[in-house]
Amino acid sequence: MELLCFSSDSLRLLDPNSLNSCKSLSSLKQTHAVLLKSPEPKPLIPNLIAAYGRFGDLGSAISAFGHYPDDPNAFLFNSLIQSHNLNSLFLTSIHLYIKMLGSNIQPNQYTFPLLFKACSLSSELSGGAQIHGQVVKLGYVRNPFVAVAVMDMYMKSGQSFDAEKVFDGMGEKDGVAWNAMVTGLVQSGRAEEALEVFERMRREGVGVGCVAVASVVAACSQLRVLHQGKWIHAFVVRSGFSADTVISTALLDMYANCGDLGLANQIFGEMHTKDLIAWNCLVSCYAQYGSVENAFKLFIDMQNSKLKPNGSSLSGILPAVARFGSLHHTKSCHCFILRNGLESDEFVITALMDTYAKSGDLSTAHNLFDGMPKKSVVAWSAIISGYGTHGCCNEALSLFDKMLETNIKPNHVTYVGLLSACVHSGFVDKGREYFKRMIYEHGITPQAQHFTCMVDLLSRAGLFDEAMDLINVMPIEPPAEIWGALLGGCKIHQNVELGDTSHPNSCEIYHKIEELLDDIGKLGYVPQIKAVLQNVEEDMKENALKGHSEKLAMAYGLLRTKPGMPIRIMKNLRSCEDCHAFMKYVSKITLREIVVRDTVRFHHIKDGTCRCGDYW
DNA sequence: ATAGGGTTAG
Repeated sequence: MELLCFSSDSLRLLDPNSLNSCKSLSSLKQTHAVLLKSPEPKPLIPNLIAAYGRFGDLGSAISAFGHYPDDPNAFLFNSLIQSHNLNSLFLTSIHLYIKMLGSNIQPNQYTFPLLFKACSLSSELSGGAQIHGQVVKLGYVRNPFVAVAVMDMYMKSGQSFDAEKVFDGMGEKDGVAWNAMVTGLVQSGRAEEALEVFERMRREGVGVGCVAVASVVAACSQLRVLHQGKWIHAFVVRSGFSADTVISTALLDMYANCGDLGLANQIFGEMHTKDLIAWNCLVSCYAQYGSVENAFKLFIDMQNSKLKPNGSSLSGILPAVARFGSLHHTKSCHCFILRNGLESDEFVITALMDTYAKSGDLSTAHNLFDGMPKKSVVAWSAIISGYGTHGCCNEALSLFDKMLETNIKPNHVTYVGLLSACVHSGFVDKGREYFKRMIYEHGITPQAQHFTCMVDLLSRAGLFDEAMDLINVMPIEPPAEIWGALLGGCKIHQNVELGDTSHPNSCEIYHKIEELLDDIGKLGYVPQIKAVLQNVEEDMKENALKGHSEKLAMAYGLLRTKPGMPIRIMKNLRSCEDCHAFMKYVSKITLREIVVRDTVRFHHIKDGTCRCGDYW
């Protein structure tokens, strides 16, 4: 009976599937034990090594590899490299390759795709190029698997033009090669060219796979070309891809990015399986383009449908929290992140940091930034713009220098942060200088936001001719905001609000305001009536000023918080001069630190002065 | 026997 069992096991083991299909590490170890008793275990050792790799047990993989010290071969090395790749130990994979060459074992066509993956995922770009050279010398570029792997490595490392050369040099291009090309172009930001390659594929009758279709939809999303996106949507329906979850998700993202949240929502509603990615995508669409309330609601609906938020869910919802601007909500998200072990996700921490800065807590933002092991250009841009909006232009500029020292290349977002920092502090010369550096040193074409910053900066400084000259040379249609910036520079304040008495504590609040006005009047505060529009009756002006929302909020804050606590106020319009002066006096007499967020920046007011230096 | 392409998020 015993013997019968044994012989049937060893028969089964002739098939590598018995190793590949093990469902758990313990069943793999059992199979391993059986394998060792079989008469010819050796041919299956590579499969065993790879299987250990899949379960993350590198120790067992290595010891299985060491079982045949006299006779290593390429297959054995390939499996060991693969198991290191599977565990993200890419540098070890590359070292194993060097060891392989040192043991005089010729790599084969299976070795190279593994190595290119290791190089691209570990950013060992020079190593990748070297191995590419060896591949050419050995003639393996003619193998389509190897060629696509080289191509993919160049695409993923931002060298899309080198990838293109490899693609053009391929004799026979199969579907995977074409699809990899389209996908790579989209990921390299060459969306127009991706759409051209897609057209060529259709003309030449290359089967367009679902992967490439998803990528061209993403290309339309990047380019925000609704018309072409709709055409490809029709193609999706015609080609029978409508039920594909990945393509549907790409379509919903495309419609959202093109500004059609209705169609995005419709696609989502029609999806058969709504996976976490689809939910995340919809949440982030609403967080960016829709109402903050809807984004929060969707985030809760997602959890009600039994899906557990992951890192992407958090980086999707955080922009909504940032728009909302409440420090309380930001802290809740932070707790959620810690409770769910998402604090090592680089994207999550970047989004959280940005949200802290936008909720007024710059020091927590900076601590998070300092703690990041890898600081991407997005992280740098976020902290720079954080310092800018908090009125610390010098810090923003010196962070930019540090960023360049660490060899991170700025992008157009970084420059929006820098230029707006200059705007908030009135650094006209610096602004002009950085605008030039953006174009000539970093080769970035200025976009609407950059022009708007410059016009804002110049007109606030009274340089209206220079501002108009800039508007006249703009190669793009001036956006509406640019005229706002120009007018804003004229210091025409139009933020009159009615005195609002709907609050249940309104009597108490107005009483507090009167009390404060009384106290600060003794210190020299005079209501700045010119801050009110001209068509208001003289005697009404002073009353109108009392009802400005930040004064109401200030009084409420004083009534409801403990002495000495900082008061944070958010405002949906720009602060007026009178309120600003009021805040400065109040900070002095109450010994409070006051942080006011208006539409464009933060005011940090303490002991009678504001960090903005009265320039905003 | 082992190897190549995918959607979202700052």
